[in-house]
Amino acid sequence: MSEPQKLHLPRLQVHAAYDLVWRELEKRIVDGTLRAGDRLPTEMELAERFGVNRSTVREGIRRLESEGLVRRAAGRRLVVSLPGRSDLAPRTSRALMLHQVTFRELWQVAMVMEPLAARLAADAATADDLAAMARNLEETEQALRQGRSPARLDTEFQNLVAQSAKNHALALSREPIGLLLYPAMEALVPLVPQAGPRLLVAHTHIYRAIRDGDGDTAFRWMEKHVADFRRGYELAGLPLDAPVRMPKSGGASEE
Amino acid sequence: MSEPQKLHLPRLQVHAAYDLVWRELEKRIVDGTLRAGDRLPTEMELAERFGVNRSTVREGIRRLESEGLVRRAAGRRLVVSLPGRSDLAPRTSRALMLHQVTFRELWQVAMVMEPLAARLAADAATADDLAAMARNLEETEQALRQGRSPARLDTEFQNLVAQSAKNHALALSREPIGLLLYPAMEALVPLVPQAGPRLLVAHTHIYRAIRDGDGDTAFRWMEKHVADFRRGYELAGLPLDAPVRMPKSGGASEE
DNA sequence: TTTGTCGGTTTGTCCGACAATGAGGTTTAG
DNA sequence: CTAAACCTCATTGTCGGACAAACCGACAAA
Repeated sequence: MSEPQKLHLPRLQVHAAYDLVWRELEKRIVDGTLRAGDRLPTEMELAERFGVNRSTVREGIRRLESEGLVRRAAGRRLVVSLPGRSDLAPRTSRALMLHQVTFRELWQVAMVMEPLAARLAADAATADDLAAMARNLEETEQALRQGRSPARLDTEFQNLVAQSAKNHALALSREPIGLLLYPAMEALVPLVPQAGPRLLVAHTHIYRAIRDGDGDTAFRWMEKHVADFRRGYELAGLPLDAPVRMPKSGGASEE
Repeated sequence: MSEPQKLHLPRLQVHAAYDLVWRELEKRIVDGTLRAGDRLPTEMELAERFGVNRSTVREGIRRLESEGLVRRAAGRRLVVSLPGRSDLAPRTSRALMLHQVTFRELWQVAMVMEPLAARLAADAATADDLAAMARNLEETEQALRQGRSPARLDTEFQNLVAQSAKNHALALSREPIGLLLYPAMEALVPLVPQAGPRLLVAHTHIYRAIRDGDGDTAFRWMEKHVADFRRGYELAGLPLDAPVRMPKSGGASEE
């Protein structure tokens, strides 16, 4: 008697009503039926339309909120929204942290992304972008003169470069990494005295290359800068392969 | 009488009780008090502990669900979980699509990320990784011989390389982009007959370089491969700067 | 060992009530 | 005429309670 053939059945997916509400609304938002800025129909309208209780609708809506597909602008009425970096980047950072991502892992990715950002910025930066970078340079110089940490300004400069690159995919991919690298910069700067002046030099070259539309130079200087960052981390005796910690809130976040 | 000084007060952030439930539970999960795999306390327990109604607890829990911080393993009881790629990557893809990301934007980032993945894979790939890649090569060869599209296999190969890189940050950053590039490959392959054989050649070289621990060669071949992808796209007369569309579900997703 | 049954617990859904909040319209005062 | 004050009503937030459905674990029977 041979063994009976194993019958592999997928687990039955029975969806709660609140999940069905969520999915239906999600679909309407994604397919454009409900557009960004539109008010979501009222809970009672949705309850009637879906043939469920208002509580069930509310539960479905709560799921949409966490996805950034609805949000409150002013007042209490929810409006449809498009999830963006502010929804996704902190979540991604947090997921990386929970999975114990290391400085080395983050740095490896930054080492290819930041130079790309610099190169793209050389082609795409607007006058406003350049002005913001110039301002950041001034502030960095001032912070250094006054013996203050340039860590926040460094992160801000990187963010400004990335914004100037005008590439959605890049912006979304790099921001979580930037968020997680900020505490590293903060930790390193007091331990490595030459870090501050070196970063100002690098920023200045990067800024000038971007201003002049010189993508190659911007790329090269950004590469040097990110490589320096790692060297500084090592010089500071900080652990490349230990899990990074989450930035304290308000630290490096944009917006 | 001079005008009274304008008093700029930030808008008061009054959080609904369900938001407070959500935040508190989120905090407990992030700080490790509630650990992955643990059952979430029952709704009634939480209601008692937080001093709110059970409905309010449920609404807070719904927010956690969308974040992947709780999920259902088997049965109805929720367990604590760590959000991973399967939570974040489709969301990120979708956000990019909603923001009308273009092939060019995606390709620019892939052009730096995929070669990085290949280089890292050359150091980090396990025997299982290599076996999976080898299997994919065989299947690709077969698909080409039978006149079938290798698009899915191409995406799978890229995914295998990225997994072999053993870098959390890279995995999370690149997957959304891979998801969105899959329809491009699918569209291109029937229009450019040499695309199939060329990708098999590239994959073979990449695979061998990774197997032999030759990071530079892996990097270079992956660069060529991704550059080829764009050339193919252009040859096919597909629009670099039009927004990409979402892959049909089941297409390119892992897991 | 496997299947069936039972009891208890938990989750899902519904209903209804009331308070708080915000938006829009109207009235009043300068 | 305009801005501020006031009012009304609709909507959201929260609560309590009820009941059905689903699940789990324990135990007995085959």
